[in-house]
Amino acid sequence: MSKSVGKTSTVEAEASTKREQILTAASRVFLTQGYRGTSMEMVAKESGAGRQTVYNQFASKKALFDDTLALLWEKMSVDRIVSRTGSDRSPEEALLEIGNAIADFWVPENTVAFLRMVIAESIHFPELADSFFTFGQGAARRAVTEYLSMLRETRALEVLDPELAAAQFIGLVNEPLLSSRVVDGGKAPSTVRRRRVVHEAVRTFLARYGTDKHSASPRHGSEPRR
Amino acid sequence: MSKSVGKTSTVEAEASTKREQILTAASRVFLTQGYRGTSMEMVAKESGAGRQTVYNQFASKKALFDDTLALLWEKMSVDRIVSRTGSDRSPEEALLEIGNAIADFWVPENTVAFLRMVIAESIHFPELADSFFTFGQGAARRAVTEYLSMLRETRALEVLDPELAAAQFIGLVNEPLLSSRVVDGGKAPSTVRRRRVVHEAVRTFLARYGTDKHSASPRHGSEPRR
DNA sequence: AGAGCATTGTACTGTACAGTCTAGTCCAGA
DNA sequence: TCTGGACTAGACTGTACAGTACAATGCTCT
Repeated sequence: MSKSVGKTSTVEAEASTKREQILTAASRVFLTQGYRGTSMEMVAKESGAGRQTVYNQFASKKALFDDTLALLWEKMSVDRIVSRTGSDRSPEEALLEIGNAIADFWVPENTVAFLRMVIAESIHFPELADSFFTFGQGAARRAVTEYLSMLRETRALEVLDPELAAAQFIGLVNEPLLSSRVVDGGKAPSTVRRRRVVHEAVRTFLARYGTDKHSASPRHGSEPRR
Repeated sequence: MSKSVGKTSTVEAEASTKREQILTAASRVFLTQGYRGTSMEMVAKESGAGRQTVYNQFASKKALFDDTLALLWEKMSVDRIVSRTGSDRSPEEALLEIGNAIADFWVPENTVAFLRMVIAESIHFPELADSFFTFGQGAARRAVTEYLSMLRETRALEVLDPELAAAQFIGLVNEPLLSSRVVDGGKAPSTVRRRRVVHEAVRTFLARYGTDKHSASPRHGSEPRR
């Protein structure tokens, strides 16, 4: 509030604001314990602040939760996936890039924990699920759909139903990499593994939808270097 | 306990045992509200029984939860998916059957609610996630993997990595049908939609892994009848 | 040093809930 | 009609927690 160089301003380095300390602590606790499993006491302890300070910064538990989600959401940015769809490369290269963006998106443990939490709390906070679907999953799907539609019009691919094809492509990438991590607490796949899965996803996808037979080698050509 | 025709035995028809009444009520409440969101009071109300009776039948809330899960689990039976993998039909027909079994598995609202709940409670009850992964998702994946391995050995398909291919196939089916339902509360897809998605999944899969070019029609052949 | 403000710990209120206890009710079978 | 066992309702205990009130303790800037 203080207009000039507020009290806690060590040039805002390191520990940043108390508020942010609390927020990052809250994100840790909420992500591991869920909404109902988290008490204000726990957040206070985790952040090193007093419980009263937490209430000083956030009107209620729900308010803290909302702001925490906003912070997490901000850090994720689906944009990295969406932006890859504008490229002017060959379909194969572009799909590799999009696929890698999708695969990399889920690498940080927090991202998976976030998904888990969205699913868990979607019953009690439907708007959370809505926004996730609209801006997350849905956005990615729409971007891929649009990209495929474009490729259809330029006859670069033979896609009859771009929406379904987009879902297929995402499924080819996500199912091998993600599904076990959501339900079980599996470890994030290595870079090599991710690259390989994406490579295979693109190969399979193009085997079906490619016009010029991209799958250059009739048998099983270029494995990505192990 | 009573050796002969116990008291509540209207030939055990209709309302069945009090215990079962409570269990089915509990499954409704747990599935919609989650573990922490469910109180013994709610279960009692929902089942029409007194709270004390609930405690009479189940030692604790956790015990009730476990038994409820066992009941739900029993009703689901992944066997329907696994058993389809033994067929002696052509790969195309077999894959269609397996794919349809997977797609149909998720039709009942309860199945999706169950998955949602497993994800939600997996933090607090890791053994729940474990058993789900082992006997549910994992079992299906293993069955498909084995089937593909077999096809590889008989040279019916050109599958280098049956495990990855199995995950791909499941992803081709599940992502278009399931992912939006888990996070959002979307409605179950129609039979027509399911058949179509599975058909497309098989087409894509075989375009990549088929030996004789199954995708008989070079362009886009047999659409399933709309 | 002193004023002002954020921070903090502690205590308090109200609520929700698991789990127990008890007294009363209903029903079957003798 | 009597007896025994299950069912029910209500009161009660103990705990956990959201949210508030308040008094004490710093820190910063002047």
